[in-house]
Amino acid sequence: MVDVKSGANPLFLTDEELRQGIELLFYAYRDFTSDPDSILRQFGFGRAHHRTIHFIGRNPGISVAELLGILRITKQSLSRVLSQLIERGFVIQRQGTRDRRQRLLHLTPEGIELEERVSAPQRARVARAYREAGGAAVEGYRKVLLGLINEQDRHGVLKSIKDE
Amino acid sequence: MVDVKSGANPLFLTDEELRQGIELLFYAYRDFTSDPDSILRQFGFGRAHHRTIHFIGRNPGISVAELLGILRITKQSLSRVLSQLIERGFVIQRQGTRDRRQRLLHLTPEGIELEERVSAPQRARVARAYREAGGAAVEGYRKVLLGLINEQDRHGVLKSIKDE
DNA sequence: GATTTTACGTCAACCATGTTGACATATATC
DNA sequence: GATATATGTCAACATGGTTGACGTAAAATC
Repeated sequence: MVDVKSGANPLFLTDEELRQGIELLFYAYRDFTSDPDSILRQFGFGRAHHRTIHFIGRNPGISVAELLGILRITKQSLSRVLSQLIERGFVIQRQGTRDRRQRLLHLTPEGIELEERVSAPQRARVARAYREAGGAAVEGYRKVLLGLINEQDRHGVLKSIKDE
Repeated sequence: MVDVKSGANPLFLTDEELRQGIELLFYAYRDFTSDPDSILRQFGFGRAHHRTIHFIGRNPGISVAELLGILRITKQSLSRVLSQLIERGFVIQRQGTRDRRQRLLHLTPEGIELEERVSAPQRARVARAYREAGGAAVEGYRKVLLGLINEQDRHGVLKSIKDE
């Protein structure tokens, strides 16, 4: 069905190998997303809240539109979790100075602390896997995952703090 | 916050690197899971149906309990999609011979065809990423993802057809 | 052989998180 | 001044998860 011997690299890819690559991603994502669940529940939050504070924390001052673009959800869906996070003091909005229609999002000190607590087991999982696999493997991990991402989004993943 | 210079491998892991590793997984999963959506919609199915036929296809004769263990969902949740897949002729159940309480799951020829159609863009995405990254990177990708998976599940990911 | 456990199914209520569509407001841009 | 953009909100609905209760058939145990 899938016959990929062509391409720049003479890599022989069987259907079995491709499906295994798919499954690895499924299992890793399954386990790594479940890590923060117990902590989130203590706050009455879910995974959507986690994703939101993660990306606000990584991109302080991100606009609502940019955040929607990363999460690939609608504003109505984001609104639910974002308004809760704002109401409970984990996120603040500041009116944009260059464009005052924008609501630029920031974590409060409490938001930063929450994000750190919630992501701690995830970071520990990644750290362990990285250490066990070694530097060369980590490089390959990054390279392949980056190649799996839609091309137009790749550059955005690599730069972390942006002021655009 | 995270200071990991210890361990067997002298890998210097910054918080930034760990968070980037987390984001790579998020983005890759986001894009790769969206590939089959348009085809699934033509059948009135969703991602849950896809996961179900994927794992039945990869493990012909899998029991309901085993499938639940892989998907990490409840039988009530599986029941919804599984009964639809059975009713519409993509999956069949056979009573177990060794244990006649079991319902062993198989894809029908139609189910196999559906799974192939639905997974085609995903396999193409993985094949392209693998080819572009090269064999050494693919090895690292596998190694790190395997390390991210809960230890007790790792061996199950590697063996594909099981007769247990 | 009777009892208990296991594998599976089903009903019902509910929850988290996504969607579409319509409409409102403030601000920027033409 | 007219139009476009960034954001917010209301409402209805879809998908796919949960818990809890209960039923049946078959296996396992006493």
